[in-house]
Amino acid sequence: MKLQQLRYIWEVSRQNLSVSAAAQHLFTSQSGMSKQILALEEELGVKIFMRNGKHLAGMTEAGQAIVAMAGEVLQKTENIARLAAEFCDESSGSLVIATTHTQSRYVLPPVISAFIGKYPDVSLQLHQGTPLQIAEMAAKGAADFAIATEAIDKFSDLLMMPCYRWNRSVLVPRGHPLAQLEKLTLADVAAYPLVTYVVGFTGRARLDLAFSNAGLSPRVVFTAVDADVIKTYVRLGLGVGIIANMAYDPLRDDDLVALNANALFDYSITRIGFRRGTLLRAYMIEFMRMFAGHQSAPSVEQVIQCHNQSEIDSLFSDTVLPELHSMPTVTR
Amino acid sequence: MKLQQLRYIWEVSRQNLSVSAAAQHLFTSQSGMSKQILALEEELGVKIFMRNGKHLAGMTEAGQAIVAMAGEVLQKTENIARLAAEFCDESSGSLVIATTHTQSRYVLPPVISAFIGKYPDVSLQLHQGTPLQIAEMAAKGAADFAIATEAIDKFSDLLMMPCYRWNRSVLVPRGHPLAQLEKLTLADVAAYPLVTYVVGFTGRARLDLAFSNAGLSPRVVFTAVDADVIKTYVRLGLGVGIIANMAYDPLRDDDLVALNANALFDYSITRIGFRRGTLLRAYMIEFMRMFAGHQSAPSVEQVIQCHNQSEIDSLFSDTVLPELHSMPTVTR
DNA sequence: CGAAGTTACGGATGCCGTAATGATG
DNA sequence: CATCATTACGGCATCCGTAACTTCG
Repeated sequence: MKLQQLRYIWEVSRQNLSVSAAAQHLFTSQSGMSKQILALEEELGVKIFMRNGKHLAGMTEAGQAIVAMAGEVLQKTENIARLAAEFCDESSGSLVIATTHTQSRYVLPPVISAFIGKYPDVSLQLHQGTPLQIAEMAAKGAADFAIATEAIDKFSDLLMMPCYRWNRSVLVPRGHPLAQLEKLTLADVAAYPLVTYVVGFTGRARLDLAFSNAGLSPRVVFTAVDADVIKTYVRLGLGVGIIANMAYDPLRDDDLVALNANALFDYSITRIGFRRGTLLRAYMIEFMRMFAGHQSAPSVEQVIQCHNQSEIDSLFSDTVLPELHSMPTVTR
Repeated sequence: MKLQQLRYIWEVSRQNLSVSAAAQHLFTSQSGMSKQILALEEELGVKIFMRNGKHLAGMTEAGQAIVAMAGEVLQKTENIARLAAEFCDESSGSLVIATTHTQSRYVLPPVISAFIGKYPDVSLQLHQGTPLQIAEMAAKGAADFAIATEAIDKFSDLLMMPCYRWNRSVLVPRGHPLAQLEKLTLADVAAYPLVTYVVGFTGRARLDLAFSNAGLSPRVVFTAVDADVIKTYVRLGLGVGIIANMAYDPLRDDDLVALNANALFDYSITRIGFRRGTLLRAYMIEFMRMFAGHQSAPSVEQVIQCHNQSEIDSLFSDTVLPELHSMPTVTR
């Protein structure tokens, strides 16, 4: 049994049972992979893949179990490499963060700015995608961290630490009737066409829930993944915007009025997730600490010692997460 | 990074940092190992072993962490092989049990008899040793199970399931004054020279404790690891024997009288332990079930899903373990 | 001087990749 | 007929093991 063989079957199972695709991803030949896979099956005495003539048609029961364990082995070898890198030079390495537009545009800038100030030798990559893509990247090891508000709990391979809570603002052009109201209600808002986030993004689920609980079904005329786009359409008068508080920039958006809507919607919680079982390098832990920002709450050290999500959840059961209001400004 | 390299550093660290010894155990050459270890250190960019000129003089901090993780990797590859074997032929394989004389002579025979009746194709090995050796064998993967009453909790790598409790008999020749007493006390026993187990064996600790708690310090004239030997010396009149209840065979030992001493000593608990993280094959689980014999108690399935000892302990906190009395007889 | 680890070098195994083959939809 | 996995085969890297070397106790 060789590590490459495990890598091969792991990648094949990831690529929907395509040896060709797997070979491309691993920069090798189909032939070589095929041979090694056969050799492994021979050594173990068990077929891992079911074959229809010369096409892979599925995985045997044994194969599923073997591939799952192969994944763990590969993860641990990865951990060994990280461990070595950590002892070799603890301040250099790479950090891959997968996140949504909202985070990278409105929340991460000051964090990242501080991080690269502290770790100038860590090369930083920021990947954007849908919450589902993000979670998958982290779960598969393509990213070190997933940061998102939604859908991040779809992958049981991920451990997630709650970081902060936030709520929404109703965004209207100056002089809009809603801006004159003393107290905003859901019904007031629902009377106008809405412009907000795409389903599955940035707490959209909570937003829909609030309206439906109130028996309202507002007309959503436009959705985007991205508060900047939403603002643009609010400026065009297309409708009333509902965006995350931290996406409102008092300086740049002074032509718009942000009406605090904390009373109308439940808070959403943004979490940072990492793959269960991966070894986190020191600078990664420091990044979590910088991003979380809740000093008084359970420490990051406590979190990374947890082995399943419920332990983390119970750690935070009594914690009131810090709230993110308007857009933070970049320091230094 | 290759699995063999991990195997090499793992074995070297096991063999007290001797490459030569490790090479012998792995049936290869020192030269080859040395080279591979150097290559691994080169690849990882970290020295694993500290060297004094040309002698290995210790492990670096990084090395300790790396070797520990290498052990986990190797264990998981072992699990893959087991998994495959399980799907290939679930009723054949091997089962290595490390245990003490008391277990193999007085407790295991009926269990093993039943086991080989059910799994004739499983090759069975029984290793005997001191409780410490036993625990180490299981912890290092040289044995699948450790069965013992003492010292088995010295290794944190082992998970132990309590199986049964037992107590002691005072063994005297027919006609001995102690046999005439209506009610036996510790003081009565302590008045005679004692013949019993060696320290560290078969609940000897509890035995000493009972006497010292009573303020007694009996004269132990002879100790053995082995109730058969103890009986022999009792027959010689060397002293009064104290042995485990199940070591008394009413048929063969009818020249001796076993005085039940359950009231004098605390119960000891015999446990079966296996290495944390190892995959147990179906017949191994069945063996545990057969050995444990407590049907009503937490199931073996529950136990093997536990990841640390405290979980197991809390599973059994309310359980009254079955008691082993006199020597069981082999059926069929 | 003996024991132990590292370096040198020859041999063989094994892995990889191109090309050909067989099978599938 | 196009795609894909498997087989055939040649080249090359790697790994192993014997032997010489070096260093430490």
